[in-house]
Parts: sequence; C-alpha cells; structure tokens
Amino acid sequence: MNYYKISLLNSPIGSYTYHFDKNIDIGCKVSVKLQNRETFGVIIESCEKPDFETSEVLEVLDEYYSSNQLELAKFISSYYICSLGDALGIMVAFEDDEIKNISSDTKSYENIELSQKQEAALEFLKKHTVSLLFGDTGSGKTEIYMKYFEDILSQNKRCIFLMPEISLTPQMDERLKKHFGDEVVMYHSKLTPKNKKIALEKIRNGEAKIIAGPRSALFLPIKDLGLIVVDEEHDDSYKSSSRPRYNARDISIYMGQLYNVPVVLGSATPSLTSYVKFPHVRLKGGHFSSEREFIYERSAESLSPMILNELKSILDAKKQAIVFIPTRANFKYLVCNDCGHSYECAFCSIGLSVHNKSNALKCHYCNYTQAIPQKCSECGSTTLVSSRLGTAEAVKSLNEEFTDANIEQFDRDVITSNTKLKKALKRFRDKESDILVGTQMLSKGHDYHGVTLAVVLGMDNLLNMPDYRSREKALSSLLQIAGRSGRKEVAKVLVQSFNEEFFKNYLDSYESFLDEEKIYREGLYPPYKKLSRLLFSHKNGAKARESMEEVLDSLRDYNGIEIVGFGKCAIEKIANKYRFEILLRSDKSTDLIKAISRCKNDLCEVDMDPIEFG
DNA sequence: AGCACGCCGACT
DNA sequence: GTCGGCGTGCTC
Repeated sequence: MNYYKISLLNSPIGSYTYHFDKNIDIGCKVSVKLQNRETFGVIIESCEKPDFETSEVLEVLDEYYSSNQLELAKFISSYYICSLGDALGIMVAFEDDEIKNISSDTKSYENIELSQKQEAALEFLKKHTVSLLFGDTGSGKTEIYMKYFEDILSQNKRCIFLMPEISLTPQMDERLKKHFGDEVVMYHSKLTPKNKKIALEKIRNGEAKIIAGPRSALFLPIKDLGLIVVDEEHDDSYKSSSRPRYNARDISIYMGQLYNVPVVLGSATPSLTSYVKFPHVRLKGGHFSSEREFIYERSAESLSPMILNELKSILDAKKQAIVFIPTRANFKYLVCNDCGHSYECAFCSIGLSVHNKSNALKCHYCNYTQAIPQKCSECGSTTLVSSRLGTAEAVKSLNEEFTDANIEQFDRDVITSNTKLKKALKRFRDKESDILVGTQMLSKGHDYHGVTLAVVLGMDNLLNMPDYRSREKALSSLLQIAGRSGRKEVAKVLVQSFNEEFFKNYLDSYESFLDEEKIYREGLYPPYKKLSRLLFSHKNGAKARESMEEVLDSLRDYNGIEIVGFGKCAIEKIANKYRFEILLRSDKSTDLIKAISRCKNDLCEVDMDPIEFG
C-alpha cells in the first residue's frame, strides 16, 4: 500500500495522509474523503504508513500541477503565510492532453514601426531579466510590448500579459486581437463557463500564445513560458484582498526567476518600490506631442463657478470633457444639522452613502441598504445635510446646468458589465455624449481622443488618507487622469485642491517625486522596510481583542521585528465583525515570516506587504 | 473552510 | 417533547 501527504485545495488545514493501492505521481490532483464530504487534493509527497488510520484516495484525476506550480505554491504558502492548499487553490492544473504543435513557422504580422527611442527601450528590456518600462501615457509602451511578444512567439514560447482589472480595457483587447488574432487569449473570472472552457483548452493545448488577463492569469497551465509583462504595474488591483493576499506584481518577479524568463513592468507612474528595485528605461512625451495646461483652484470640493465656466466653454466649442471624482453615489455622508447624528451602517462602522436614484442609504462595504429618512431618527429635525460630492450628484447638477448636453456617469454603479463599458465608451467616442463623470474607472487605460478638459476633484481626500502611499496614490491618479486627455490637442486640466504646491512640483517629472519620496520612506516604509499587518476579526469584539493580545505577547519575544502599532482597526467593524490589527515592520521579510508563522493563532489573518489600512 | 456535535430557547 | 439557532472543535 502507498501512503501520500495530500494538500486539500482551498482548505486552511495542512496536508493529510491518505493511502492508495497504486502509485500516484507527485502533483496529481485527486479526490478524497474528508469527514463526510468529498474534496479535492494534491499529492505532495509519498510517506511511510502513519500510526493512525488513513482513508483511501477516492479517485486519481487526469489533472496535475507541474513541479514549477508546486514550487510556486510552496513559496506563496511560506511568504504569505497560508496553507499549501490555499496557495494551490489559486492555480489551474494541467491536463494530460496533447499539445498541438501548431506551426512554429513564423506568422507574419502587420509591421509595427518603432521610433528610435522605442527601439532603444526594447533593447534595454531585452538585456535585463527584470526591468521597468517607465513611459509617459502615449509614449508607446504597448507597441514595445507587442514587438517583444512577436520576438518571444517566434521562439515558439508563450507570453503572460497582466493587466489591472477584469475586462476594464476593451481597447487593449481589441488592439492585441487586431495584431495577433487568435494567438491572444483573454482569461478572467467574468467569462461564461463555456468561454472559460474554450479559453482554457487553448491555453492547455498551446494555441494561446499571449495569455492576457488580471492577476489570476499568472496561474494558468501555460507551457513554454517566455515572458511576463505586467502593465500598469503600480495598480493596486494586483494585490489580492483575500487569502492568500498575494501581490501578482511581486509573484511575477519570483516566477521570472523560477521559469528563467524575463519580466517587464510597465507604467507611466511606477511604484516607488519598482523604481528603487529594478533598472528602468525612461520614455518621455507622447506621440501627439501634446501640451497640457494645469489650472488649480484652491477650494473645497464643489462644482464651482470656475469649473462650470470651463465646462461651458468646452460644450460651446463642441468639445468633450471628463470629470474625475473619487466618490460614488450622490454623497458619501448624511448628517443631522441639529443634533449632529450621522448615519452609519448597522453592521459596519462606516458612513452610509446617499443614493438618490434608489432613494437609499447604502453601505459600500457590506451592501446594507435602508431608505433615506425624511427626518432625523434621533432628534426629529428635518435638516439632514449630505456631504462629500459623488459622481451621481455631479451628473445631476451638470444636467441641470447644461440642459442640452449629454452627461454620463462612469463608475461601477452604472458600468456594471463589459457591454455597458464598451457602449459608454463608444457613445463618447462617437460624440453622442459630451461629459463623462467618473471614479478611478475613468483613468484605467482608455483613450479619449476628443477630450480637451479634465476636471479633477477630491484629490485632497486621496492625499489625506492615513496611508504611507497617499502621496504616491494621489499624484499618480492625477497624472493618469491628466494623461487621458489632450491626446490630440492642447488640453486643460483643472485641479481642485488646497495642495497646489505638492502637485505642481512634480507634474512634469514623476521621477523627481519618486526621488524625494525615497527620503520620506527611508527607514520607515517600503521599499526600505518590510511591513506586515495582522488582522483579527470576530463577531465578538472581546474575542478578537484577546486573540490580538495573545499574538502580540508572543511577538514581543522576537528580535528583528518592530511592533509599529496595534489596537482597533480604523474601520472598527465590518459586516458585524469587530476588527483589531497589529502592524509589524522589519528589515527582512524572513524575520517577519518566522515570527508570524510561530505566533499566529486561528483568528489571525496575515497581510504581507499590505496596501490597505482601513 | 466545512461540517458534526452539542447545548439552550421556542413552538406543534 | 423536537426543531433549529450558533458556539466549539475536528477533519487523514
């Protein structure tokens, strides 16, 4: 009889021992019985007969995880401190199907003309195992990627092309498909089961040469990998916010070493971390040699007369504008003007957002919804005031102001599907709509050729977030939005902020910002220090606190780690669970990992290299 | 993570 | 009496 240590997929428990009469290869996916249910597991190693009773493996499937996948999973499980089963759970297994050897004869593509600068940049990327393509919006990063892809494809190898958000970039999709045809396969969670199956089959049999998608595209059954490109590498959506809380950008670097393939990170506003760690090549200026005029308005957030004036002249000239506001709904808060009572979610310590269209107060964390009250539930006063302008309200006001214009809301309350996204973008491109009012979604990789005015609100809210990256986040947001406009002609960017000095200093040179930010981070924050955040959440607040204190006590015995702070989270309660945290800092991630894996208890959730501090 | 087991309050 | 709430603890 053979005995095997088996990791249970998507289970937090460690590996268990099962037996089987025949030999099973390491990495095979099997089904096993656990308590009363059937679950999937992966053969990790064979072992001696243990001194307890074992169950039999129910079935050996024809799926398997490659040795590279197993090694990657082991790395993820140790670095992000999760079970091997959790790490393997984010991966898609290989199948024993035949690899179609589709003509390795070089397909001919429409020629991409690279400028000399682009050519030089490509040469730079090819010379380094990990490199950063630091190129302004419109400087032609995509052409460089595509040329690099052609090169890898001609060696009959595959490319992974990571993009920030699920299908948020139909333009990128079209562009790649136009050039590479069905050699490009998009893979993301929103695919229908049928399309998912088709995509996976192409990936498994090798027909897919460029596998494009969000962070999960990193873990697909790809053979003969030749290159990983991480576009918009600064984007926060590369960090997973559920277990395992991995960062796909960092995993890409690890995979580059594991698979011995080059990794290219690309961004117009690279993260300080990548800028410090990897050699970069700088591409300045856009194709359209456009200029942008930045205008500042020192004012609290509102659609001020100045903004309305600017928008009016754009509309009069039959041109287009985008308006950025980092807040959804009509307003973020509702407060009684008489007694000061503010409306909070019943289950989260978060203000409820005002959604006039559905006459609802909504919690953006747990989706709790209640009707908008007519009078204060505490004192009966009818003077309830809303604050913090949101996209829906801005659209409403602008519609009242400019009755002839077509103004569209562009956020995830309205753009709920890929189709709606494409349609909204098409209407804007065809000039059926004049102004787009949106959140971060506005800045995610779309080109708006006709836009000559970008209005940017709420930057001070971003800048004042209690987050060591708030400056980086605010400045990069502003630059990303500004980069969306004026792709053909001179454009204005109107920024409403009390922090003109900060933004003005760095707009022309993101690298000078990065260089100064280094000084601020030195000795305190990444990339110079490693951070880890331990989260404890439980319905019973006392329990969560006790659990935190227990871990805190044992952490004090470890050298090489610093306890930066502990206590209630900034958001004390989410979905009726009380939340406590410990923030740790160290020079070396190994010291953090060692201490945490020995001290953590079962309520403790580890967030290595955290980027959210709510 | 699931799922059973077990211990209390509410209802035919 | 039993149905079902969820708190606790185990799963090869």
